[in-house]
Amino acid sequence: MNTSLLIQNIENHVRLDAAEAELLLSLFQPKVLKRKALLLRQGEVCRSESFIVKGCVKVYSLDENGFEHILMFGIEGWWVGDLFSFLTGRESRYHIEALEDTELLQVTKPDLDQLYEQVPKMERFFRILLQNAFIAHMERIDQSLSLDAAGRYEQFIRKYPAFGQRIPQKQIAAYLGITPVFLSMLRKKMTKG
Amino acid sequence: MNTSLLIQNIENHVRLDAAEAELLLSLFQPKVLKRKALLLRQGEVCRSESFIVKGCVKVYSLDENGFEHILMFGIEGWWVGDLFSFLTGRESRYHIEALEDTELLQVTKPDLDQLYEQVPKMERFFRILLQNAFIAHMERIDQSLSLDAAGRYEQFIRKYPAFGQRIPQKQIAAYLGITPVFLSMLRKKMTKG
DNA sequence: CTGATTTCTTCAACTACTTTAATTTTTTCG
DNA sequence: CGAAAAAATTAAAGTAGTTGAAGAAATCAG
Repeated sequence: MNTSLLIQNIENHVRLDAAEAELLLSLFQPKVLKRKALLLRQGEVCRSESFIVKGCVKVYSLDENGFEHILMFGIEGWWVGDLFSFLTGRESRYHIEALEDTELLQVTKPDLDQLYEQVPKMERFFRILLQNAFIAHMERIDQSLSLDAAGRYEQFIRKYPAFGQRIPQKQIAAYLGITPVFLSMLRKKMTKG
Repeated sequence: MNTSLLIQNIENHVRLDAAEAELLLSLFQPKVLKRKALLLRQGEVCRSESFIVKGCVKVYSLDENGFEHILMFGIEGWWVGDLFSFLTGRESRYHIEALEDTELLQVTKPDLDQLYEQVPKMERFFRILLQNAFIAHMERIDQSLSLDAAGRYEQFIRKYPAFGQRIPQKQIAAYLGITPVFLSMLRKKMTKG
């Protein structure tokens, strides 16, 4: 598995020497998921945080009518997991599923704690990760209050152009909080206008 | 100003001895806000995190049409601020305004950093605070995707019963993402049903 | 490659929510 | 307290988004 993407990703925020990088990689386990396989199930505890080396996943909840509501997508170079469940050890409310065949590098909580001990600057890295997730969620709440469906779709495409190509519209609709039918209508209007 | 509420709040998560409590209080500055006064303005950097001793505030954005979208409320015993701006030193996207005459205890970033040095377990406390905020936001996104306006209102009242009594309906509507007119209709239906 | 499955599109009828505007009720603050 | 301002209610007309159903297009798995 291509581990250099993980190192690169971390080095966007903190610098690692060769020994640190080696130790770090020794604490991450590769994992492969077939399309449609589950990485996490509602009610389980999320034992690892996963770095996506290749592929694509969705984090979602299921309501009582069986409808999916997508909280986030992840592709190469993103981190995925239920941070809440991972940090507190409590049951997750969410499912995580591969949308494509996916390769991950996973770190468990004990191994991450060991990493913090031996490479303290990694605390900084994960703090930044948490901050960024927090900010992204705050923006999303703001947008869900400020924008109509067309505006939210436009922002989504602008912010994540790669996703538009790659993720089925049905899933994008479940992220935006609208029906696939309505998204199809919006897209038609946009190409016309 | 009543500082014991702050100590109590912190002791819900970490235990402080007398000396630590004293040091801690020495780093917090009291601040009083008249109703309608601003604690933070969009475009400013959020220099302090504030603990609410008494009163009530709202955190909101203004869209291009001048409509308010409320991201959170805070009352006695809550922390308020723009954590993103506070942590990164970048401009805030939000306004914070007092809904009632309000008393705060504020800590600046340098003073908080000093506190971390001298009372390391305070890092734990603020990490828990960040985690809780993160979880709350995640749940809110999930609800905005899963529930209609009636469901969101019901959940809001269940989760924050105190707010229902205290905060004008207009503001609650701006939090739920609906118009005050529609909220009024929902309430009428609920008392009937 | 092929049949089976999933996804996308289109349409028409429907519902949740908004807008505007007028009236009443509550709150504010001098 | 009392005048003025802000908030809440009601009703009617309008719009954004849903639902269900059916066919076309794309994708998947053997």
